[in-house]
Amino acid sequence: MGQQADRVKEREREESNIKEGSKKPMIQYWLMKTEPGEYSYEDLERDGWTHWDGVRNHQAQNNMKQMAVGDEVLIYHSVGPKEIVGIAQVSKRSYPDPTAKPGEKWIVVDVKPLKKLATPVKLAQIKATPDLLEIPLVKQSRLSVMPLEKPIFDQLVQMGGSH
DNA sequence: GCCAACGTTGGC
DNA sequence: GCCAACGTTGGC
Repeated sequence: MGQQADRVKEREREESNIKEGSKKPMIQYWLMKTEPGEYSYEDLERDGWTHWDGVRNHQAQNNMKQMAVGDEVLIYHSVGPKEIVGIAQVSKRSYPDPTAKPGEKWIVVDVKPLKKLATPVKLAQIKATPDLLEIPLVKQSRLSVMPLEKPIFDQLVQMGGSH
């Protein structure tokens, strides 16, 4: 199901890059969920970087495959207070997940912390904002890695008190 | 290749 | 904490 749709999306992105007339691909924007008990944004700040392992859903994996170095990623804590807590940046494009069992084809990307949000953006806040009701976090609540359009990303960052 | 059974996630 | 939704696995 997903592969053809992914190819279409990829082509659309390439075309939009050409339209922008930039040689470098545009920065893409994403959101990734984590359970803070497993790995929190604070852990990422402490470590300096990490490989984002353990993603075991094909749609989420496809999204990670499309990430490029420099892409910006909102980090969302999915248990405890459900909220976006910080911004990370992709520091290495996809490569095999070191935690995968032999024969499995899962991949990871590396991310590093960019900025902690001054005020975490709660899921309830997002759901109370009409502009944000269509984002995958709300519409496709089980997806753990998802793309965000730049205006949405910017709006969320602004809600978090960072610029 | 279909579908029942099962496991996991998230809404309420 | 229950259950619906979704995804995966395995039997046929």
